[in-house]
Amino acid sequence: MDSPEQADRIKAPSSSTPTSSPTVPVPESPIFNYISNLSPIKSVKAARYQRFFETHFPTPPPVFKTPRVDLQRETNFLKSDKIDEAGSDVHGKCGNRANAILIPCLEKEVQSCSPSGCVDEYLTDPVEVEDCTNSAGSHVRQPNNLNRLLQFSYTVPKETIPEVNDGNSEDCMIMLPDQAKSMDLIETAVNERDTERFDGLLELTSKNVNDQVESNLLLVSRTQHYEQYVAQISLNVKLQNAGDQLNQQSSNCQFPKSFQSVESYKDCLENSGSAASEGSSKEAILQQRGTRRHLQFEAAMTCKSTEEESLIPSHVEPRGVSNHRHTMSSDQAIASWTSLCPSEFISSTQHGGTLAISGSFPSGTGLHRNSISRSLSMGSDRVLSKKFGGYMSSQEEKLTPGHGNNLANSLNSCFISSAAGELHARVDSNQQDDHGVEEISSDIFLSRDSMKPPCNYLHAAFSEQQADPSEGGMHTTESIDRAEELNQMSPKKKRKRAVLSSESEGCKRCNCRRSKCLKLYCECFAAGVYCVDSCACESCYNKPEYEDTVLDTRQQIESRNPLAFAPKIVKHATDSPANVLDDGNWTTPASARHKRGCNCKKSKCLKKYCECYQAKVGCSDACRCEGCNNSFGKKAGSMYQRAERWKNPSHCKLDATETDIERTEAGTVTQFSPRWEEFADISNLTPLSHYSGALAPSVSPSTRDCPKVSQAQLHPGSSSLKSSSANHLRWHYSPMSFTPQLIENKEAHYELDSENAFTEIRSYDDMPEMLKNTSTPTKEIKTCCSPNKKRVSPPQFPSQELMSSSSSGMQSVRKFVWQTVPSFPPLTPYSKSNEGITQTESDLKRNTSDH
DNA sequence: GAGTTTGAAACT
DNA sequence: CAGTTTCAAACTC
Repeated sequence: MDSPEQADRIKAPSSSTPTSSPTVPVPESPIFNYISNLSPIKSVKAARYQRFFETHFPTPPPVFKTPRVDLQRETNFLKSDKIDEAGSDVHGKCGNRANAILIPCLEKEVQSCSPSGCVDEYLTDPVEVEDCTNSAGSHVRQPNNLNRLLQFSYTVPKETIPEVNDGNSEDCMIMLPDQAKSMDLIETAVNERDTERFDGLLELTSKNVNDQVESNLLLVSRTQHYEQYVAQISLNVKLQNAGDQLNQQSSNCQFPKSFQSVESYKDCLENSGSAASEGSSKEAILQQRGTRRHLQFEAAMTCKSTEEESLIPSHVEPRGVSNHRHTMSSDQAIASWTSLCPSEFISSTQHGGTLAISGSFPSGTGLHRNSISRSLSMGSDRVLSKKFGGYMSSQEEKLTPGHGNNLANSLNSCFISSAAGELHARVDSNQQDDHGVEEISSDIFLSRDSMKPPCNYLHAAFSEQQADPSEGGMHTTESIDRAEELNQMSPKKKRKRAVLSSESEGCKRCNCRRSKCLKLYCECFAAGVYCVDSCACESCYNKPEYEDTVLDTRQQIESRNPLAFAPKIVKHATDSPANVLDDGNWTTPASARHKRGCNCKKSKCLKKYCECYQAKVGCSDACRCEGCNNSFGKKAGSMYQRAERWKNPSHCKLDATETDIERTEAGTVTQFSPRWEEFADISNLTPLSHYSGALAPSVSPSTRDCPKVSQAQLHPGSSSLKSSSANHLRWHYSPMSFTPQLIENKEAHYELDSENAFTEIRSYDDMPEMLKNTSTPTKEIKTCCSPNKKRVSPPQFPSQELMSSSSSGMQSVRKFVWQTVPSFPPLTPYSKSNEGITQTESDLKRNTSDH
């Protein structure tokens, strides 16, 4: 049943271009945008504005902690910008200065980045951590404040003590004049190449910042603690990096955040300034987020783009080394996306057309997946076009030039998989040829079982490409014929065909009749893809020609539920590795869970009516099913009971023996650790994206043999990325894998240690109190993941009560940070990986002996 | 292939 | 927020 509103929407696109939708008055002035952002109510217009940059990359799922943060961030930025304006020439003066510093810096990075080093270096970009946290939500402003802190430190006269208050009294950040001074001194030291002085100042400054952070920690909520903590890490890493670079006698110091931020902002202004005067600054502001990160990737991209102009020139460039390098770089970006808490996905062009991809990939939310690959394959210049945010039709997809679009396809696969909750960034030397595509394609198939929708037509596209590599994904005569044939089919025939094809290919086509494929009922729409010819839908509006309708509807739905398009199946980064069968096939990770859980009443979770069962994951506490008999894992006891188990390790072990092993329908032994479950339940932060069956091929045999191998070894960003030939990528600790909120309690620590990526944590006691408890992020998740107050919120542990913001942990914060940061980003991944392995092995031993 | 059942999504 | 309706997939016959 169509509301008039919807009818309007549906009418609109048929006669409108994406930019001329009648439903869009679009007062896109910066002021309007600013005002809109100030309002807690998200206006449609504001949302529409998002489209260009974010509509398709907005709100991340649980991983992503807090949905709908981007606007907030924009707001923050605008606010800070406002203040900046008071200081007059921040962008001019500082931008220029930073320009001189930063660009050479990038050049330097480019020069220094080896094909291997590049990837590692940028994969572990600390900025990601920061951005990650930045995206964490309206109540999490500390990182922004830190940004401002640094910016102000640099730009604001030291006599002033600017107070940045976002309106939340808890959120105020008072700048220390000392910091401004320090920054100036540091800069001087840099200019004079006075390493010693620089180091000293650096230390001082960072200490100041630490103090600042600590003092602010007293003011802010627990959630903010965590964010600050991450920001602190980010800052520290930056400072370290800055120091390192100076020590390497680089005349181009990668300065701390202030430089990057200011420069980024300036870049944004410059980039967008030529385009349109009105709204350009707004866009610049929007871009700023991405730009900052993109600075990291950009270098990597530029690394190989000395030969190429755009990121995705694979259709131009023959296969070969350069292509390979290309792939590495771009996939590296993907890898970073995979490892980030995907809250944003910004793409922009910079520096000679080099496509710089920045931001993390949101695993689907807000992004119509088809669009990305197209955007990427269109080349840099087009990325910023309106179409960037557009869906991609199946036809267009199939027509994506190239065969050499391996990369694009690779990206596709990554994205699409990601959309499904899996993110497979495969960097393999094989990828330079079609073999790479096949691998990726197979990755998709691996993930298909649990996430059918996203494979949708992508599957078909890949199949076609695989079937006829010489055509390289171009429309073959056959496929055209087939499309025509499909078009001429009666709905009934189509329906039948859809059923058959879904049966034979494992991918679904929708059969919608009344929803016009503009509701979540539609699998295609829900999966973020356009309907394809093989769909049997009627009155379908989920097509490229109705882009506006689709996007509007999508936004509408997202406004109701920001996570509506998020992957339903999530899996925590610290979950156990996927289970492996004897024959080497990988099963659904035992810890993968349905994000919101099922609500089955009659099917006992034994039929595909059950979303959990359908996704081949066990039911969790999030489920409210009755008489659950899910063969992939029954709903466990109450969270409280399991929390009790946590508190009593002996019970935990007992329980583990009872519940760890469950038999799947296929007779597969599925490891079911209560620990995993708990984590998944506590914070479904990470969509399945992180590793999954798809990474199996890149997991070393030894790893496979160790079901309880450390998470560090199996980190998605790492294993999926690294190929057998890319040892240097072995271990990648993503910020997400590091999420400290997973530490539940002291008793559990060592087991966690053995199974999760916390081997870098020296000792539990070194952790700040706030990190020992999970409630902070849990709370955050609760807020953000359940905009509808539906069952998205993970249960909270009783221990949350203990979470009173204790200042006793402050010292630990710094201690922890300083100890941990160095190992956080594997600047020397190989050695780090060795370390990780060693540690993991020892943990494994300990764990084994414990058992 | 028609009809029924089921549970998610949407609506009130 | 709970109850109801709508919807499309899953299932049955």
